[in-house]
Amino acid sequence: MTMRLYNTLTKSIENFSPIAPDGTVTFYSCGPTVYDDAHIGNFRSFLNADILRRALELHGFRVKHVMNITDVGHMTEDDAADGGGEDKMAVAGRRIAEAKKSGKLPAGAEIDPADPYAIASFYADRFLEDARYLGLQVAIEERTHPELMPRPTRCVPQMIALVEQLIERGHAYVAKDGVVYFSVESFSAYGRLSGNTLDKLREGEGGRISAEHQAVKRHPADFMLWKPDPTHLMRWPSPWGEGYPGWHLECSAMARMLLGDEIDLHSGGEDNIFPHHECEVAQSCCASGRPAFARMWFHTRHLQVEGEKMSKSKGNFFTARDLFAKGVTPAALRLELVRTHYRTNSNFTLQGLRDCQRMIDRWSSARTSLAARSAGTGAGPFQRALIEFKEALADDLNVARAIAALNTAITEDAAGDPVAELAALDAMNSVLGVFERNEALQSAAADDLASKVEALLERRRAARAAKDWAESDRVRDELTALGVRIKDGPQGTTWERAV
RNA sequence: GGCCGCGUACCCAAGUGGCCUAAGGGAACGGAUUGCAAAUCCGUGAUUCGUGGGUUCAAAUCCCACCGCGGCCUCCA
Repeated sequence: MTMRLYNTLTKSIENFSPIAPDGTVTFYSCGPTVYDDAHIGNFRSFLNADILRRALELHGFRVKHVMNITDVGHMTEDDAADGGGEDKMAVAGRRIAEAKKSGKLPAGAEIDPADPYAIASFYADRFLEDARYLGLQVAIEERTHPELMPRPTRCVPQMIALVEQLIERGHAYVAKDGVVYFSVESFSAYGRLSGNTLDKLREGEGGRISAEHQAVKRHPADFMLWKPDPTHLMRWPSPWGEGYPGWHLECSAMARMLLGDEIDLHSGGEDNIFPHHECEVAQSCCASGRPAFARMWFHTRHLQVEGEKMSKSKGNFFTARDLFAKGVTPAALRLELVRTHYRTNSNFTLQGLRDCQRMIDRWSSARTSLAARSAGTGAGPFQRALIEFKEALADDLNVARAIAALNTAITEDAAGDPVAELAALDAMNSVLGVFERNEALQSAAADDLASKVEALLERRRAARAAKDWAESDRVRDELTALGVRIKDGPQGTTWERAV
């Protein structure tokens, strides 16, 4: 079955086939910046890349997936485009220093707010932790293959080499202010990915560039490759003076270093299309002399929350950890973030999270009864569903249709060879990745709640044994007030935190 | 100003020219079950696809206009 995917570069759905004759897929994903915890919008993009990778594996490809962790301190302000503004790492440092003062620093965070490397590694570790809970395969592999999640601060020599090559080939120049810029006019395909061709770009429309820097450039759209700056928090020696690399440069250098000059797939959020990915294409193609860098570009649209743009000021801003702390299972969050087609805006809701939890619980109990079944031969509902499931994923990663196929199998009567049926269900889960992470995370607060709940449940058991229904109901109300939902079953009472 | 995407039931969401009097999930409602609930199981839901035109034998699907929402135009998933 051929995988078909939408390619931002050609604005059309194309058949996917890897460059390598052995079928190994090279896949680069733009990962997080680590000045702060990743939010659920970030994770929608990362998890969609993960679903793509797992879907390719289900279709028999071997995938070499690389995702960077950007740990260089880039700039915050409007004129950041040209290296001004404030270093984000410095902002993060201040935030940590303030948290330290007010005693709000997360447990175990003994970090020096003045050390940008310590800040970056603090947030990188937290990212990896969240990502592994959510089943981001590349983060799981990173434990044994750290090179799959490269850090720009460790790849500066490769970036310098790339800049040197671009200068040599006439695609970059050192301006009067000493900054190395990429010359967009030297690359005729500039603008092909985003549609922002040079004649259509309106200088300064985004309101983020300064006249002072524009003056020294050959073309207003020229972008920075290396900025000499002896005062920057993180800086490295280079032929152009001590300074730091441009933001687009990192991905080009690391993709080349780990995957080669031409790769099969490249993913990111929709906001990466311009300028980040456009600039990557320019750098990579001009450095390699090849017409293409990534064959296919995969972009995930943004996530909204309860119908609105997610923002801290609206109070609808969530990180993965925020939700885990509320008792949300990683499985439910994962499913909620990937169930909507990656090319439409998704609407994250708490109700949606509950819907997902219910679906996962139904699938889990279907798996339990399937595992207990012994009789039957031939194809049953799950084996049939797997065919539709794979077809749906091959159709530009139609996860919603794939989920519907699984749901249909759940409601059909059990039939078929139980071993093959179980294998089919597990194959579907190899993409959805929910069974192995369907438990709320442990924490001191959760343990405390658990002991309280157990004590109340014991009291309720005693009351029910004595047929003291008033007392039993009173205890149940108390449990509800604690945010706990109980389930009475033949095996006794179980409970979970209501989300 | 330019480029790009979206608008389907109370909510989430698939479907992009005939198999659509529109998949799947949730909520709600009815039934089974329960001390009563919750959970679970069974059943019920749009003659209609933002609005108005048009093309076609045939439109949620194509075209035009309008309304609404979102992304980018050098921080951003």
